[in-house]
Amino acid sequence: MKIGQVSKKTDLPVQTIRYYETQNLIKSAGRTEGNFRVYDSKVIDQLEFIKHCRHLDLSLSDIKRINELRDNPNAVCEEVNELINDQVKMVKIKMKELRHLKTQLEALTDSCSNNQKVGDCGIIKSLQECDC
Amino acid sequence: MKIGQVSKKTDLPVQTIRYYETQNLIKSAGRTEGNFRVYDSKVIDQLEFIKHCRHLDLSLSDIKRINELRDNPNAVCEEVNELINDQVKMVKIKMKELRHLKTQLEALTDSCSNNQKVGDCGIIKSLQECDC
DNA sequence: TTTAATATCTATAGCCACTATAGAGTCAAG
DNA sequence: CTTGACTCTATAGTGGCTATAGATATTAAA
Repeated sequence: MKIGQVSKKTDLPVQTIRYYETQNLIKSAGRTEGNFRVYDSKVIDQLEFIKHCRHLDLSLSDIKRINELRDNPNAVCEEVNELINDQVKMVKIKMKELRHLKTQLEALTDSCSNNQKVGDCGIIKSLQECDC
Repeated sequence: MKIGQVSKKTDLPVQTIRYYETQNLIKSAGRTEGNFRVYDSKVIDQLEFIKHCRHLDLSLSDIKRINELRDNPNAVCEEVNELINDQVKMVKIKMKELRHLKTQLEALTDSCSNNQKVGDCGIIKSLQECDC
């Protein structure tokens, strides 16, 4: 199987698959005479795994670490658990930030009374004042 | 006033101030004989304005646009309002994504029953299955 | 006055996870 | 035998900084 076919099956851009190779997340089975990458079907599962992890916003280095642990089934599960918990923490922090952001932005839009002229715009006035 | 003093007053790294200059968000009033940037006090307000906007996660190009409109007080307010509304929309989308993420990640941690061994780890098993 | 410390300068590279481009080579169908 | 689709490598760009190296400038202490 060549890279284009892998791309179609996984719905990942060809470039991305090559990029994952440079990051040592996957390996091709070898090359053709013409230097084209050849893959066996195993890579589809690997890429789907990566996709799933990326969907959870795990970093490529986290994914790499999880892969290393997967290859070593006697390893202790704790590290994977910590990794996911850290991710949950990060997501919670980001959500909190966004909630704050939303509040501030909505206050801004409320301060625009459609005055038409920028010189009278409540938004710009508000941006000039500091409420941090 | 030299850049170090501006940095202290605004609590922005010197590098960042220079970076904002390369992006045409601010200008120095000129240079000393020794080629050091010189600023007048106006720049403090400008940087505080930028800080405030960045705090709202507005992009530097958005900030630049707002500045252009500010310099032209007869411009129509609508564009600023749209810009902020778009930002609110983006924030809402991101929040939605994060809520989804959080749900999935928390389901994952629940599936780790502290089995100790990676080979039995519910998290890794779950990551292998696709529930998209 | 010398010297040492501090501040500033430019230019460049790194971060992350891709994405896009250029230019060259490979391969299959008509 | 040519056309077009595919693949290859290498490189640059994205955003908003941050960090570094190496040079120059200024200030304070000895």
